[in-house]
Amino acid sequence: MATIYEVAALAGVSPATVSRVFNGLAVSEEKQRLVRDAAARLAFTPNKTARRLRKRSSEIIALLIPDIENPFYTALARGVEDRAQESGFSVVLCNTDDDPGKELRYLQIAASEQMAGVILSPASDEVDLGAIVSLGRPVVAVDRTTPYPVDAVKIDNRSAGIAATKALFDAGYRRVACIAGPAGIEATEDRVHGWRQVVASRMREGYLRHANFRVDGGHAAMTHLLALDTPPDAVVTTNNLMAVGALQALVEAGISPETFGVAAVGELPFMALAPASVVQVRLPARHLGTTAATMLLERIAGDAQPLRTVVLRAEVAPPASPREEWARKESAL
Amino acid sequence: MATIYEVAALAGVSPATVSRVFNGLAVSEEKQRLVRDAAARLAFTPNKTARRLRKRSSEIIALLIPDIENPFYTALARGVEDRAQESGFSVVLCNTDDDPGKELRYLQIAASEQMAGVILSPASDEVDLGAIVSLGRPVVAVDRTTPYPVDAVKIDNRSAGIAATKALFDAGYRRVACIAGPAGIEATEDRVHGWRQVVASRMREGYLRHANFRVDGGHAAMTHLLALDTPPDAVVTTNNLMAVGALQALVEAGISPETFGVAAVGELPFMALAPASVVQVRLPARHLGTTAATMLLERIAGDAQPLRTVVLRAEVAPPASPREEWARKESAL
DNA sequence: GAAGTCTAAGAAATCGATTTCGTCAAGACC
DNA sequence: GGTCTTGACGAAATCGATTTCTTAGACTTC
Repeated sequence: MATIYEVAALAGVSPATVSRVFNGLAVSEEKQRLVRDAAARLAFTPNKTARRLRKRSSEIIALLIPDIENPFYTALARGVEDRAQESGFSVVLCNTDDDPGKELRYLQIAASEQMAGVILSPASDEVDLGAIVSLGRPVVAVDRTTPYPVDAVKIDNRSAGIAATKALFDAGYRRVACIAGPAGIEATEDRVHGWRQVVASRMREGYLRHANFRVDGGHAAMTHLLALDTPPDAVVTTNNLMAVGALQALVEAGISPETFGVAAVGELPFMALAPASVVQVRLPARHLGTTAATMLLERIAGDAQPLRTVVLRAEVAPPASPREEWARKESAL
Repeated sequence: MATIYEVAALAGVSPATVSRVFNGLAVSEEKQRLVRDAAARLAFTPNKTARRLRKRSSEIIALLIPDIENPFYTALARGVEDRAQESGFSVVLCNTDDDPGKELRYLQIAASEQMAGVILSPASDEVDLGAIVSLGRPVVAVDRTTPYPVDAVKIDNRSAGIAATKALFDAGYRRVACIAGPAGIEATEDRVHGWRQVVASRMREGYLRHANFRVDGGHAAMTHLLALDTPPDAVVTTNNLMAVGALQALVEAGISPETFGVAAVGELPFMALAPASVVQVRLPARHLGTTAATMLLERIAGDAQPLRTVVLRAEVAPPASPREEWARKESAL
């Protein structure tokens, strides 16, 4: 790896001039040519570490998500990445596993690596963003919120919960249960509120279950619900993976998803394989990512407007036939 | 962010001593205490950028994968991350989209960010690893291989292809087609060889289709196959997502997956939703990741043994009932 | 033509760690 | 007691860019 000094020596100019050429500062045509020739001959690439040490910032943004194996978050990551690429930024994907310890460790790394900013979906309300924020690094919360004063992009979760539940009532189901994520996460609580609002007086004791956001959690919760004296005849899950688990449990219990209503807030992964009767409330995952990235990049560029919270509306989708489903996905590419 | 100098001043020692304390070098008990107290009081965190500039290397490894939305690769990423964490390394996930341009860009970033090493699944045989390799950075190829002299972890692809095809023959299907990934990628070619070997003389012209590794590719290929004068009665796909696409096409054509044989090299994502009759050859994705990470970390630590290629055997799985399927996943956690 | 204004470009400081080199004192050895 | 090790630790160099100063010309302006 050639350095700026070697280039300078070969070009017969000072290192400062080489730096200026590569940063687009005023340098005469003549010397620019000399420098570029020398750089090309030496296959010079500026050392980003040195640059970062001096500038005290890099062109890297950290993205902290709770579960890299959940398609919702990979789609979100996609969105962030696309937007970042456009501006010449790289994205470092960090998987927190919803573990506050891992989350904290990644936040420290982001700080000590002088990353330009952070986009995160907090593992809990207790995230300590103090260090990052006081360092002046911009932070954007996505999908979930935090008590810290940072920009946020979220989904209209209550409406999403209402929409999912209503769809089941409209289809004639009456004993509609709810499988929610862990208590204490605002996004899932809001969806539960939506469910509760629709279900209201009709709600039966014990029809609400908390699970762990993953397939096994949805499976266990559904199994419990089916074992009740008066089991529900339909269920709403507050995320995509728990719906998969619930469907598994139904299949195992010999219950056809056509007779038992299932609605999910979120899009079932690889939908083509799912029973067409499942109600899905589509969440704009990718869009969430691009929006968050756009906001973060604006802050990085120095935008100082007051804090913003953008709320994206979920699109209520009727059960689609695979054919339509496929066509929709195609056009989205 | 406090610096080593401020800590030194507060502790009444030289910056060198502070550095020594944090790197476990010989320092008297007395001064160690002074330094640690001062550091704690200032909430000192060493600046990794400065450290990296001096040491000319970091504790970060780059992982380049072709498709972050494919569960096979996220599972692989998981494996890499788990192993890296254990050794105090962080993983930067880079999504190449099978685009040589993006891949090259990420490789350059890895070099200029002085990352400790690279694990990649090359987008094509034309990857230019020259720069990284000549820099002395270790590289491990995973899932796919490259002509460069680097360590590799791959799957016994031909056997996997054979197993998938055989299972269909054993189930009584005779006109077994194959949907393969893009030509020129060794992993998929090998699986096709496996298919060809079993199918042999029985093979019909036109039963081999190349597609793009994604759901839409599998869908298009399957649609073409069904439109043939003598359509096949079963199909092998060389990856997981193309199988999903193929199943979509079957459903659309009104063909039940029970009557038309489907086998996939790879595990169908969120299997519980897939028809139980689909044959899957399980690929040890996560294991691939941990193995690659282990090899890379050994190289980073200075291991200079001759190049190694580890071949992992795929496990042939009979169509499983959802119940068994679920039990298996549970126990794997 | 003298004073004032720009501009290009080199010298040198700077970012914050690590590491080499020396120094000094304590203990080992003959 | 004098020489040799050995070990702790400070001074200063180093990593490779960016960013002040500075300075020397070129160009205005009255």
